[in-house]
Amino acid sequence: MTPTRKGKRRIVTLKQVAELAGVHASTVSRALNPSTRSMVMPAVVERVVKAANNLGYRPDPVAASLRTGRSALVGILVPDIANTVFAPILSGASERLSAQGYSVILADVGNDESKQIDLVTGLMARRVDGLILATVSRDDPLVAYCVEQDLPAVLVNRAETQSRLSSVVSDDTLGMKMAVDHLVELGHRRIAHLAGPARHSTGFLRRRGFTAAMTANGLDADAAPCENADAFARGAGAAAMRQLLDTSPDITAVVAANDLLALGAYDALRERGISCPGDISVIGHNDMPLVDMVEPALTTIRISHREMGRQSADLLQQAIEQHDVPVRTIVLPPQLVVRRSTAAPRMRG
Amino acid sequence: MTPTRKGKRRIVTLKQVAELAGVHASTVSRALNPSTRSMVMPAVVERVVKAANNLGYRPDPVAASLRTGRSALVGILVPDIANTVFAPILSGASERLSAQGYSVILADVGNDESKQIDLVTGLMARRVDGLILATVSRDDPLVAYCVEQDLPAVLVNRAETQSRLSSVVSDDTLGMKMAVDHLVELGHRRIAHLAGPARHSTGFLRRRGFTAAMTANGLDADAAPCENADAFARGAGAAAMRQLLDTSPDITAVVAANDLLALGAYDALRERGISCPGDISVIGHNDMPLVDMVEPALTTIRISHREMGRQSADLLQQAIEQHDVPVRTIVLPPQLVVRRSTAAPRMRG
DNA sequence: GTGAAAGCGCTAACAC
DNA sequence: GTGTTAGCGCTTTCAC
Repeated sequence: MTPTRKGKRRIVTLKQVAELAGVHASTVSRALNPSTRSMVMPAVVERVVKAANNLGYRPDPVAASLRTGRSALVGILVPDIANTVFAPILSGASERLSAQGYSVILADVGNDESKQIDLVTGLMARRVDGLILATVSRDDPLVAYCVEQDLPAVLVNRAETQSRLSSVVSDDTLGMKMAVDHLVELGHRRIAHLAGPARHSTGFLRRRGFTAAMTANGLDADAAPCENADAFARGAGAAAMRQLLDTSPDITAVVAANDLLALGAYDALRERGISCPGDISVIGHNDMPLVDMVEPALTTIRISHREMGRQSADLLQQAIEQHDVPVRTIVLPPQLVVRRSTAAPRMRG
Repeated sequence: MTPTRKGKRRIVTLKQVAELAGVHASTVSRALNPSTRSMVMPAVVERVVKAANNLGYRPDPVAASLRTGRSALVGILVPDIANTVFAPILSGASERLSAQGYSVILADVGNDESKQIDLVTGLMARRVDGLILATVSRDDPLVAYCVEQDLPAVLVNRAETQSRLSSVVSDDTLGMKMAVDHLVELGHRRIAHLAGPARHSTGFLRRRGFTAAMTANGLDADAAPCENADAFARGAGAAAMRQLLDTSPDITAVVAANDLLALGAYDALRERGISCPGDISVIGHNDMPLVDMVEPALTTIRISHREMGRQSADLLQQAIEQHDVPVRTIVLPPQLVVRRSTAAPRMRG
């Protein structure tokens, strides 16, 4: 009959508190809920609170959730927790969310993009109040799904082409401009781009930012060598860099779409005995942990992922609590961090 | 009256499926639940399943949870998601857990150890079926609390002194032996230890393992210099290493209790113009991402954190599903990874 | 301002 | 093997 698995866990219900306080259960509910507390006389509130404390009453969120349809639960979808870019985002978001009274259901999506919608359906069944999506591609059916289902959701780190949901991203255009400007100031002219996957906004926008920055510096962007990596991964970066070296051996600098790609480029350079920054300068993007310790210490564009996480949590809270908040895109400014992987180009005979 | 926030989300209930299938709701419940399906005639099951599919029925986990006391939810407590050690643990655990049908509630505890019990109380209110704890200290009140509350829980990465809960850890003793043996083989005799916080099993056990390994190699363990870092962090490692260099300038090698500490040691060495491995060899522990790229590439003891995560999920599943599983400790074997930070000691005048 | 009553969607005795 | 019934613990109309 009793569904509790173990004898030890006693559950104190509203009704018991009500009895002790000498009021009806519904009054207890009102007295204990901050947003309805004003309906109850202060003296009664006090009596109820005291009774609740005496009994060690803990409201049952499951029962409340069944009744209200809300859950104080937020789902966060990440493509890969082990990726050092997403961990700080998650950390920032969960910090802020728990301060706001939400718990986090974490879903590590992996590469199973097809399963994402099912996953979200499952989260909706659990009555999550909203979603933070760090997984979306530039044109992701998941976004349409959330909009359609009227499920509050915000994007973080990546954005989609149509802005149907609020998002928090870094200013990729500005970041690339900082990177290219830095190299041009050092004297570079033959600058290549190691691009990331174009299906993600980060890959796409950084590539476009690279082109724009080259043009702005009076360089022929169309002629600039560019190689696409299939993934934001070290191996993919190495492969793309090898291609680049085969095709355009005369480059003096390369702007990578992220740090992992840059590190892959290091691998390719090392294989061929090409020195960095002596022969070729390399610049990354993200400033992930430890890139200051690699050899040579990586010059890169710093993004505050943790802050992105925090802001996405704030945005989501608004989307949940107010009904019609307009879509907003928060663009965080990146920062150039100069280390040892960039230097003036070597004079050529 | 209706508690659903938005008009769009239609909820299909058991009752509706029952009507369409021409049976009672409880029959639908039985037919759809694998573990009670056998009570229902195959023909009826089929009819019910078809009706459910037609209607797009999704069982409501919240309602089920209220009734059963279970939730298919597992809480994972980590001290710091952004720490590259815990991300793969989380990744491995969540991978396995979601395959088993559980969702993960992630709690980033931070340093608020005092808040842990409250946090767990909150998770219990949400009816989590069990907990994976990556946070515990060697003598953690949280363990007693879980045992007392009869809440299934397993420890991962760290263990407690009394083994009241199952755990998955790396063989720290063996790991330290591998480290010391490696250095001794290279010819080192004056080996120091950069110890981690003794309140965590990793710090404590690795220190003890260091001592044991020194003794096993015929070296005077008591005389071996040892400095405690307050935290497993790069800054703390640097500070401890400076101490070590002040106190015992004649050491030729240092065994760090983890990679972050070893990297901190690099910082201290660099400050003083001491070369690694030329003057002093350094060995880490964990083999976290990118330590192969630092300069010099770090020799370390590899631990498969992802595998630890997976196994902890398996252990937890057993603890949840069977009532009286004995406490088990799974000890994973580490692996020596030799890179460039260790070398034969320089000859001394 | 407070009590009464209904019911969120499901499962598990208990009948038959 | 299936229907009936009774809640799980809470919130929120609706009365007064």
